[in-house]
Amino acid sequence: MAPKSSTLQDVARVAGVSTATVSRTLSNPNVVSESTRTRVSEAVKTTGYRINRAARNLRTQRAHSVLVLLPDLANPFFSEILEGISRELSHRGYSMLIASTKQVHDSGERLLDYLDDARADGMIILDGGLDPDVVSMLENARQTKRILFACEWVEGADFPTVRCENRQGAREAVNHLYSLGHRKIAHVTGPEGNVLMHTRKDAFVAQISELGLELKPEWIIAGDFSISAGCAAAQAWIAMEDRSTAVFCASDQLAMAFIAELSRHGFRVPEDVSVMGFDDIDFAEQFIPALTSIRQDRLLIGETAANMLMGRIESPNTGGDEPIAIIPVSLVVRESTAAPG
Amino acid sequence: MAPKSSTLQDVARVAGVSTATVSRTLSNPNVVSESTRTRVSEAVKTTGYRINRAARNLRTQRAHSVLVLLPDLANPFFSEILEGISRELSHRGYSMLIASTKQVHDSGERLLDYLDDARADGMIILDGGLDPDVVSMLENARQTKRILFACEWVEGADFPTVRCENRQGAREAVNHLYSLGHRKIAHVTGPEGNVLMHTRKDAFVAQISELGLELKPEWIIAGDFSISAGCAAAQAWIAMEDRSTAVFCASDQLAMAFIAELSRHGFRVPEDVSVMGFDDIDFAEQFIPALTSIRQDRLLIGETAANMLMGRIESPNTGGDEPIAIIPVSLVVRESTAAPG
DNA sequence: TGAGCTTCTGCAATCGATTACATTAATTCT
DNA sequence: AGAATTAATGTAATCGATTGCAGAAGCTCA
Repeated sequence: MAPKSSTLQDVARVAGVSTATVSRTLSNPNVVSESTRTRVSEAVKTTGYRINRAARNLRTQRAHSVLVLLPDLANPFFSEILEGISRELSHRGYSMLIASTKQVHDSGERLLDYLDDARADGMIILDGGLDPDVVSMLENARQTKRILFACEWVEGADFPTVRCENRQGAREAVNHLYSLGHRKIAHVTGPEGNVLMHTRKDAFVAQISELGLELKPEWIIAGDFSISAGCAAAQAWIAMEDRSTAVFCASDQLAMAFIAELSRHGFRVPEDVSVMGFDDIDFAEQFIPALTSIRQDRLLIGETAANMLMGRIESPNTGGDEPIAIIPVSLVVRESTAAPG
Repeated sequence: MAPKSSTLQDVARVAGVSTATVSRTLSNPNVVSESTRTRVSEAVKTTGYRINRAARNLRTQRAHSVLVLLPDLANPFFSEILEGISRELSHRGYSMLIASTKQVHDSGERLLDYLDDARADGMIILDGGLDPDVVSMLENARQTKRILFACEWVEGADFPTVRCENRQGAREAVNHLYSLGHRKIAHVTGPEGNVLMHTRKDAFVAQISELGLELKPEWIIAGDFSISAGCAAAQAWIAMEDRSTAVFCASDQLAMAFIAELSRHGFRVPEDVSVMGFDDIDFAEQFIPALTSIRQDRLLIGETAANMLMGRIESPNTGGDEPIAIIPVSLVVRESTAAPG
């Protein structure tokens, strides 16, 4: 059978020192003498020693891992954020645990258990649509300092947050369409109750009015981030009395589904109507027509979130920490928008 | 500050029993008497006890978590597999760690450390393109039993594997195109050296010849699973002396990029050429034209992999375990394929 | 009645690393 | 030279749950 892997004791024996010295050599090399340092290093090599994290975690009361909580694992929007988080975490020797809110809820698992049972040192939540009950549990938890929201957030609750410039993005979208010559601009919103939906919609409305444009009520189409909502929105657009010449969708997925449905009904984008999205997911570039969108740097969002959380975990008392990071967005112009016909 | 969370000791004190009894009540309730069982349960409730996993992990020599290794976190193909894995793991009280091979390699982290340092009980690898050095390290590891490949695998190395019926899928693709009336069928392959690429290509060639069809060398277009490869393949197709009337691409992403590039050059799908993919990713349905594809049940792949691994972790000596699971595929016909013009 | 079982519970060692405190050796200072 | 300081290492307690072993209590049966 497999020989047990070696422990600090083994290394200590081989090097002829105490376990304390070995431990120190590993975690704080400059407090031991040059000679023991090399002796220990050699012993580590010959024994093939690997630290036992369970033991370390128990002793140090740290899990050296972070939980990332998604609304839905199967949604590609999040993967790049994960990449960013993971990159930053692994730099610092942390691992990344993943769970989806849906699942956690279904299995009756308590979210806080991750923190309470020493499985994770902190959590990054990518879901602003958490149950209010859950949110208030989080707020009252002992570990509030170690919870952070990214991308989405919960209005009213004050957790530190990393988010992109949603307002700015929506305004740029409107400006882009305006500068192409559009004066009748519609908006397909995200899901009711979602913070991003509200932020983007409000900014959209504000910018429309700032430009002095008309905004018919039917030009605000209620949707959500799903594919089917995009199809429904397209039908709503088709049924309009007075159709807008441009449509700003609250997400790329929505925009693509919107365009797809339109095309099934014989409309062409951008000839018949300009359509743009939000997010700039990988696929936007590949879509036909290539999608004009507002780009979120998802890698950066992930990295920033991880960074911020680690800071709070590793030095919990550094007070003046800015609890909000805002990541800039940028307009990416492609083929789905053009001057009105 | 935060009151420390309570421990077994606290529960024991409140219930008036020893820690041993509490522990037993929790893990093996039927060995303790009814009366103490209820007493302990109450004490658990009043103290708000949560088990400390670090302590349990140390004592039991289990991490109660599994590492999933991806080639690339930002690739949406994998998300649904993750969902499947995660679902199965959380049922059993395990957590899911995620890392990408790229990252692990970049950061000089040893892959086996996850197993050696008691961070994970096993790993599911979704990347068949691992460095041969790494693979042989894995083969010689103490923990070989706890490593499993899913989707992709490494030719020659014998790790347990979960994969889909790649050969069958490729044959069905050819048959589908054949039954539509196509006689000149091309194939855009995956990346050189990739097992999926070879398996699918070989099956494609075999089925073509079984049907007695001609296969010009230029009809095998070397690609990889990237978007740019799809574009390049489209240019190759356009440049062909004798163009095929149908193209079977080794992945959906490839097929979509292929179609996109074609459309930029004025070709229409399926009017000018039928195109199909492999995988049936979420977006295939939404693409224009909606993509005909070979569907892999990625959720099932994930669940199966997790199940198999857990079995091997929890009862390492159950010998006769079938070390390969094959997940069926199915043809999904949509709009991107039609009878030749 | 008391030997032999069963059932339930407690004692205490254990997993492997960290770290406060004590100890020893070496160096500096007056 | 002897006191005081510094540097390097060792001793042993500790983190919190699990579990082999043993003891106590209750039962059965001859």
